[in-house]
Amino acid sequence: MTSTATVGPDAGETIVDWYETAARDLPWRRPGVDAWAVLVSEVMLQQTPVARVEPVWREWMARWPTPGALATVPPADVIRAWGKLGYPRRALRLREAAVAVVERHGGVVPADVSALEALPGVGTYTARAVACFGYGQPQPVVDTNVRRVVARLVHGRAEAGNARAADLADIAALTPPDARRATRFSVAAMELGALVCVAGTPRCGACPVRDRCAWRLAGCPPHDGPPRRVQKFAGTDRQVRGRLLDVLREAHEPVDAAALEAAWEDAVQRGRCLDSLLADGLVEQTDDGRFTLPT
DNA sequence: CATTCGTGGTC
DNA sequence: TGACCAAGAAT
Repeated sequence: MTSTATVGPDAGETIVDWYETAARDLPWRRPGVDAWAVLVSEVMLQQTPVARVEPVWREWMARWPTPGALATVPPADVIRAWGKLGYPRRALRLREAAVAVVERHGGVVPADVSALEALPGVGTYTARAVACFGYGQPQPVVDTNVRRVVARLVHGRAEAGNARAADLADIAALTPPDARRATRFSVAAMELGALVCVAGTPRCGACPVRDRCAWRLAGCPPHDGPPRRVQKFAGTDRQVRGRLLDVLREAHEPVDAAALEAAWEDAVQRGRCLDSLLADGLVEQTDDGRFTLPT
């Protein structure tokens, strides 16, 4: 027997070395950036490209440099400052997380993964990202980029499936044993997926572990499973909600129902979406029946 | 476990 | 032009 080319921690070491030379200089990765700043960046980055997050993150950190600063701000200010990043419930939850940090943790973002996961808007990924990037803990961090890297490098598949509990074990098997390197590896694996092992056409020529990649060794087989269907947007409630909120972000005093009619023709869908925005706490109704961002 | 939740850039 | 996609969480 010659060798069973099982991909292991040596691949992780190689990816860390690659990261040291290839990493982007992102503002939330700079030295001195605290866990609060990391938390804000991570929530903004949920399903949102880096280029769009950068300017908004800078503005937020200047305005609200601590959880305590954000916790006292009315939701309307937070929703407006969120701008058009999308999924504005994230803005609301981030503010609620700030309140929780003040109430439960004395204004200091907790370093414990369980305590982080208990914060509004913070799930498995974000909790570990804050513990790892914000506090330097050697936590496994699995996002969509990492799942794609593991799918190809380890499992020889073109695409990652849905997130599973086993993802954490998969990435742990690649992680360098040294704690400092393990911490670096968590960012490095994400960066590899973001820059090289991308969803579209991967740049295998630039990949530091291309000679060990199970997918390449198998001849880059195409994705076999059912094609994951892309989300529609035009005509959906998401678009309508976006339109309605857009009107309210621009208006600096409550608007009447007539002003919202311009946002979307279909009265049934418009009404349903307005109700859902009210239910989400993204919109508030005044005593005289007009609508506004929550004060 | 599948859906829902924004927005805009890219190929 | 339009499908595809971008550091997920909540339900």
